[in-house]
Amino acid sequence: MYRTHTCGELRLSHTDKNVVLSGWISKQRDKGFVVWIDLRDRYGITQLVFDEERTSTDLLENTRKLGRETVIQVKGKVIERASKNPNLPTGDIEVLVTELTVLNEALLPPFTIEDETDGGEELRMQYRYLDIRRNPVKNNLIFRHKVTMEVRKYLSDQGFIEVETPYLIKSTPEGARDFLVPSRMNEGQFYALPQSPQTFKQLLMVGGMDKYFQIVKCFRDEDLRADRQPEFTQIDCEMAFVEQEDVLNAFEGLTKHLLKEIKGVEIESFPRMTFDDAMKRYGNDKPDIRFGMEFGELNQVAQHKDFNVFNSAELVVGLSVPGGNAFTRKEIDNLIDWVKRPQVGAKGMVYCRCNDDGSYKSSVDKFYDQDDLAHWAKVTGAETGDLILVLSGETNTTRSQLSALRMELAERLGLRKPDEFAPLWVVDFPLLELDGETGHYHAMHHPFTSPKPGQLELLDQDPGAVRANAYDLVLNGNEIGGGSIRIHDKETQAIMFKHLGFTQEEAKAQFGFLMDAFQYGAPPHGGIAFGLDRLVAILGGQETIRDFIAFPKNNSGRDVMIDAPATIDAAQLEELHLKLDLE
RNA sequence: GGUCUGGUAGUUCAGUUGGUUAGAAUACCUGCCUGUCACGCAGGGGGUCGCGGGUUCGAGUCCCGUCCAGACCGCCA
Repeated sequence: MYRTHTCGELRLSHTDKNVVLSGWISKQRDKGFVVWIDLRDRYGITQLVFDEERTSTDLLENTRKLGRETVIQVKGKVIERASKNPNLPTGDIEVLVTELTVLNEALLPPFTIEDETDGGEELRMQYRYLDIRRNPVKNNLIFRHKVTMEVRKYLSDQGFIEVETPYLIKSTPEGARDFLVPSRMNEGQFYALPQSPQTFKQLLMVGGMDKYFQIVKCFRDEDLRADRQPEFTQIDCEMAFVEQEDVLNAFEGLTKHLLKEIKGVEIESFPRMTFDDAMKRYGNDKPDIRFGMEFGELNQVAQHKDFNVFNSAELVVGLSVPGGNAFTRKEIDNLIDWVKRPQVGAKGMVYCRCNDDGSYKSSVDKFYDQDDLAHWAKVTGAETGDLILVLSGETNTTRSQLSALRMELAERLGLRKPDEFAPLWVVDFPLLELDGETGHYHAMHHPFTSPKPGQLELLDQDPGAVRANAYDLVLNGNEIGGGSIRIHDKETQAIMFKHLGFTQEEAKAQFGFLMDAFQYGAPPHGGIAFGLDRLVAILGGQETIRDFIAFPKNNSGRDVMIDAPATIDAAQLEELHLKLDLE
């Protein structure tokens, strides 16, 4: 038997018990007459003691030589400590060791296995198995497990059935790039890994499965971010015989359950906002509503006053920074430089201080008097002591620039509190989105999303104006879920494909199986998918998902631990009938 | 594909205007230490300054190229 107890278990009540413990040497403190070892496992740390009086000389001397991270097993007796450590759950006791076995020696790890490690990101990824021994990563993985279990429990209790769908499927041109897998048995043909189980869950609805969910890996061959990995996990859900309202209620229920069980946060009901409203008020379809700084549109009050920059702009829009009048000139200039960076791309920024005496001081005093500026303050909700920042230009561009500024300011002002949770439904998304490069419309959500009732006719006249039965769940400024009511009849689906630029033949070749299925009694249905990695990270108070994934990829999509992707040998290529044509 | 930041001891970093033998902390090794728990004390070893080229009497430092890492933009139905 390797152990009778774990390293996090023993208390004063175990005093005088003979125990066997196994674990890693976390730290050794050699005081000469006495040696202590912190023995660590998943459950905690227990102090082992060896001393000149009570330990044999051989054992004491051999123990001194053991290095960090050696795996050992010890037998001994639980004793009360002479000096206790209140910072440790096991701090009242220690184990007086009588027998020690080295189970496996260990090389010196390249970084310290501590909460505040000295290891950098790259090194930690390369030795991820050592990183996982550290509390922050270990606890994140346990946290993820808890969230996952709660999801399964809740959805199962609500009558959802978890069904697995295939990973080797067919490539589709719409949406993200596919990861491709060559087929050995079908020369020259490829599987694709699913970007989501979308069509399969719809077919499960046709199959009468009614309420489906799956915690499932999805794959997208696109560039990575702190919150984006090429393989990621979705909580994928679909329901039949539902309207949008039913789906929102069902998954508001799930989210509330998680917030309550995991974070102890109770939220009565989630606010809802239309896409148009979100863009107008926050310049963003996933606004963080933990803080204010809503946009105020200033066209009415700032145009036609001889300031040509504003007069020629499609949109003049500002926001009020709470307490921003305390910013120095240098800090404001720094913000102006920030919005002028290529990533944001503003040409300039106008500011207006709201002084304590009720007066205003702007960077455009030449064009605007105190009354004008008072109007600005009213529209942006600025009060004494605030700072109004104003951008102008083409509507969508300017909104997204001001939105970036709003998030940056909130970050700098500490308004994005990780222990505060503000969920929000964003609804009534546009059905189609104009692609700036090709000039074609493509589906904003996906091509199976249904338009709002009665708007099908609009598709011909003004495609961009058509709204969809599509919705996102936003949590603290992050999109954590998105879904829609789907099209469930062949005719509507055919019209959609036509508007997305598919010929009939292409539509049949790509999605014939789905349209065929719709002819055999497809029920009305809709669903949603949550990004589990993001959800877990945000519940854990972070926005980087990497440390909630056991073995993540780096920025370039590489696994630096196993060194993947890698080349394959010629025989494998030949078997797959593939030839490389490298530069 | 692009923008920005970084790459110096095992590790995390400092390194001024280009100027003697490249430093600190930590980790590691040796010795000491009668209750440590970030133990303490004394001593020691440890460097292809990412790589290649250039400027210069002289380059960790300046210039060009390149590789790697991270954040972001594009992209992510």
